Amino acid sequence: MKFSSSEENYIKSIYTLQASMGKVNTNSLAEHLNTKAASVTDMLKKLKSKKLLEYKRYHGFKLNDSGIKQALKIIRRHRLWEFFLVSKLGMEWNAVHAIAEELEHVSSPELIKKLDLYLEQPLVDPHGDPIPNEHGELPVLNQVSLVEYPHKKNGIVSSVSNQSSDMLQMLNHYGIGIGVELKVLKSFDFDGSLEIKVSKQAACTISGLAAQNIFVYDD
Amino acid sequence: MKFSSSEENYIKSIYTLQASMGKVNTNSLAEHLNTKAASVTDMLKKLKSKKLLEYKRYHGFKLNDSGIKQALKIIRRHRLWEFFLVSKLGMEWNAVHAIAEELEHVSSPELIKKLDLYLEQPLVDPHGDPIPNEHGELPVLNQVSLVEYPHKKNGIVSSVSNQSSDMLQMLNHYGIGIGVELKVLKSFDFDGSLEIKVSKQAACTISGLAAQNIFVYDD
DNA sequence: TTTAATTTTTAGCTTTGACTAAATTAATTT
DNA sequence: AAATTAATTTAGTCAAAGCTAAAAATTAAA
Repeated sequence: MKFSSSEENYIKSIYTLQASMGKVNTNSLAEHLNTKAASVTDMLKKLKSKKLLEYKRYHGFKLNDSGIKQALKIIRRHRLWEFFLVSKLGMEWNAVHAIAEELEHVSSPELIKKLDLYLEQPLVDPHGDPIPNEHGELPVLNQVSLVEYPHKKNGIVSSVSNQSSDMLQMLNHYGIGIGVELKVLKSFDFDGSLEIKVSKQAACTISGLAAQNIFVYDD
Repeated sequence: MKFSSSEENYIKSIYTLQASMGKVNTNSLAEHLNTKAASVTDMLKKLKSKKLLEYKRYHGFKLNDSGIKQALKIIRRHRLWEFFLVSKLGMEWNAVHAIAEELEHVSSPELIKKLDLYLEQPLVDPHGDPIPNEHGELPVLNQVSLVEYPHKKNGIVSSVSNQSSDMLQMLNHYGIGIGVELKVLKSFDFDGSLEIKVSKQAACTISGLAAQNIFVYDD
């Protein structure tokens, strides 16, 4: 079944919200999509009629299996394009989201299959988010926020949850990026800041806020 | 100025038609776009109000300089994507048009600039059609149909005007593709067929119809 | 040059997706 | 338990882009 760009954006947003909140409500979806609650209600009816949604009026909603499958397809397209834009075209990872937002709606299965092979079947996008495979399965990443990571243990940066350009700038300054090895040397309870060692560089200190947004997995 | 996908499709079609016919009329544009004359009239009004079109009702129309500039931007995007799909993803050149038709509407100047550099600034797309540069200038290709090409002179295949899969299949069989060297050995006035030699292969014969669709330039 | 045929435009209707304002249902307080 | 507040839905509009059918303008033919 084919979906309009608008429908796809709703599906994607619902997926994201229900991943963290279980069930989704009208207002939060409206906010997430930068639209109004009334518009959301309209679209919910349509998605329900297309059998993507469990929805009883006034009582929240969530994607059913079919909806989730579709969401993962869209997310797969989005993240593959992000990977392409960064790894092949050399764009900054904070600039690619908006463009991938458009590219993700180009729905040719053949295109996506070939793109995936061309990129050598990446598991994560440039922000470290997992890329669903062609069967809609997400690779399991056992990543932990730097804040919770044991001291003196080598970890690999797997993702960064804040994608602002301010964050990017700071990470660049510290030499931190997806795939980079680092370890925590010390933590300061006073303000949550951490002393860390990034690959072979001299030790440095990052704020608690920064640490919360950096995720690593075991080396 | 930003344009909708629909507006862009109209602009592109008008450009194509006016390139061969000077002025365009409502019915031929409707046919070209697979739509109805009434819809065309509506869009013409809109494009006129956006100052892309010279249009007096009942008397045909054509793009003005501003419209032509916009058309070339869209064509540039389309052909760069076609080049990408064939040269990087390894798709067949008869399959890429439909996909490029969607990709061409993703309008990020940064994306197109980077894509162009990544592809090493190609001059022609996989069908041999010239790619406008970033200033909207078309590279001049002095290509001639094989039918008119002098005998015994080495030529390089520059484009193929029929993009059907039947044509592709036949060309593959003869080892003919964009960039391939060949020469005409003999022509038969009876049916217009040509005996040709493709690179270092043994001589073979192609029909007049095939020859009309193959374009070459001097080696 | 009047009539006939063709082309183009207008008028009015449809769908998609969004919006505002009003009404309804649910949740919270008192 | 009634009243207030908050969330959600309905009703009615709007713009984009398409369509059909009818009207108008142009072109061709008699």
